[in-house]
Amino acid sequence: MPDQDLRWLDELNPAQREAVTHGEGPLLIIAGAGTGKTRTLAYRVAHLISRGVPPDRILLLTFTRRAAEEMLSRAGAVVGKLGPVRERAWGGTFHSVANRLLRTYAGAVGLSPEFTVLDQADAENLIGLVRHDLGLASRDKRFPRRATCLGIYSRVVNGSEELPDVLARYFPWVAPWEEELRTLFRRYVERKQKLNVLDFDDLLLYWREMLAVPDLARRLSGLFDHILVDEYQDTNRVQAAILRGMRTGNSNVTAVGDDAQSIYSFRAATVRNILDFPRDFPGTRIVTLEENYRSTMPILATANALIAQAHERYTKNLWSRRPGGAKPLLVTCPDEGSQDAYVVERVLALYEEGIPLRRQAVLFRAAHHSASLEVELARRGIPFHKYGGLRFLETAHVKDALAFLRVVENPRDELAWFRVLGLFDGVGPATVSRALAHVAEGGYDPRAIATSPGPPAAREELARLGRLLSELGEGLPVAAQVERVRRFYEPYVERLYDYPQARIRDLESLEQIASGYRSRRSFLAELQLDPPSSTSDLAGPPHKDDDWLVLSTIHSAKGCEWDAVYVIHAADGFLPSDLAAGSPEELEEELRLTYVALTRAKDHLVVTWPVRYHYRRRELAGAHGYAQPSRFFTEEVRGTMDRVVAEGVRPSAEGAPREERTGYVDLATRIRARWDRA
DNA sequence: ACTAATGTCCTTTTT
DNA sequence: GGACATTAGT
Repeated sequence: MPDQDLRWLDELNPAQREAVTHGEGPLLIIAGAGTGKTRTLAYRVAHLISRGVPPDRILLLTFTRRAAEEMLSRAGAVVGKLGPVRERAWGGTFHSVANRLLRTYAGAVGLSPEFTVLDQADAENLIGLVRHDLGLASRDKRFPRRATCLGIYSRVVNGSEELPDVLARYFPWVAPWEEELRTLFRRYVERKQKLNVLDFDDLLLYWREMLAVPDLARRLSGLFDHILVDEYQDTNRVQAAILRGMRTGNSNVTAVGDDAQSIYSFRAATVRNILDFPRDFPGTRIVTLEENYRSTMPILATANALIAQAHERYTKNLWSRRPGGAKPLLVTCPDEGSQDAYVVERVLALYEEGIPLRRQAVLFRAAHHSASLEVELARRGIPFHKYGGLRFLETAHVKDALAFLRVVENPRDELAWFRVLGLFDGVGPATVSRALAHVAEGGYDPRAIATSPGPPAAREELARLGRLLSELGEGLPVAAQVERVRRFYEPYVERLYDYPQARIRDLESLEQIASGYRSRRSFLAELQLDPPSSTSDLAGPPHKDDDWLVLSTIHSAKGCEWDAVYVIHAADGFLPSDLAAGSPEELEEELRLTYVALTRAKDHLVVTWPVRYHYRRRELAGAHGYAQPSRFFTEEVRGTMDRVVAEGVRPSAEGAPREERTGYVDLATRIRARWDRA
């Protein structure tokens, strides 16, 4: 062993060292929150490389691409081969690795390598089209909406379950439609194949199916000497099957996870994967990391007290050598406005003490929970970046722009044609159908659109579109292609939207992003698979002086840590979400979600809840109700916290909500609302 | 053939 | 306040 290797090992505790230096064979690392999991994985990669494993024979599967990049660059820094490790090792999500493998092996499984990837919105639209074609939309009894249809489909696929079981268990109100759904799903699959598109679930499914072919399984499995999987508690059964299939040659697989942090069962993730790992991979060595390096002891005391309520639990309590620090605060706020004010004041106070904004984060259950706080931050001129919720790529104008590239890349992509042609006046579903048939007759040459039949008003536009698509097909750099699209599309943005300037700026950002990609194909696919998750990802390399407060859903905060964490809306109905309070299992997951939120904090933890909140639903607008604190903050948990009551905010005449000014409106509305509901 | 207006139901987390 | 179907209008 080289001397260097010994030196890094000194930086690890005994359990971490055992995991890092584990040799051949399966390894399961149970890593509690903040126990140095990232470091352990990164060092293990470094260790493998120092032992002579070529970087390109290591596969690191993570939850986000950013996580993979971070670990690989840390590994590179340790072994002093920064470039080679990051560029040569395979790293990314299951979905992005599937994409890469499928492009290469498409031929072997009868898939055409120029397939395009559908994101969730695309997939919903497509299943909606099929739903409509089957005449399921107009029935006296309401057929589930397209998002629900896709949800059911996805659950069946990812959970490897049977349709009747899925319906009975998760969608009981839809059970009468079983036969129609089965038909819908069959037609949806056929349609995807005809359009040469894969949805997210297909990426995993095709990968798994490839592994079911012995010869292919040997070839794929033979690509890697070691496979490491992070966040294993949040993988689903298809992913577990893939992992098994990828280890036919040897059993050098490392899985890392923490069942107390499993928060993706809505995506068919199952803790069974981590529990069954030793059975799936006989001879597994299990290493448990329990020493927390992140949080102060008072914060861990609160987190431990909270997770103690979990009925099923395998990991132990965390402990820390960081005894100092104040108890976490549980803050009762009169209403949402005072919650905003309280958080902003605390953030600024810590900022004054020297904690930059970016080392502080506000966490919440649902993306819209931060709406009023965002307004307050904007009003005060405090910069922030929000993670989770509606993303850049999901905005209509960006999807439109990408659709131009998609039709060139994959002229069978009906959804993309629909977006592009739908921009023209007088063009609807009927015209798109005919245009598509016309393009198909021309051997799927996208340029054929120029001569497609269409309403007279759109003739000239179709010809111009034909010229644009022809240019795009000429092998220009991707950024230049985006630029051509932007020039073509800008007039439509101005016509279609009220404030076109911001949207046009987004298109310029898109151009910027495109410059980082070698081909249109990789640009399109990777953008779908690893979308920029916040505005900061778009602005290019951040300036040194830039500082902003982080706003994030708890789900998107997974794996992150901050000096100060504020968990807002810790009221029943928000956390746990009342939509997830239906079954004990769902409730338990909400508890773990809360645990994840608390364990993100290093030095300061503040939990707030507003007593009074305003109804947002129209028929009740103006009325208010009273919240209860989150049921997870029991007496035992509160005992570990300092309790604070925040001051109310006197509403200024201008900024005050309507009902504050008019006093008794809420009562009248309530009385009306009672009858509205009947 | 397509669009605009109207009515009804649901409202989470993400690759 | 959005999604989605239906109906009336261009």
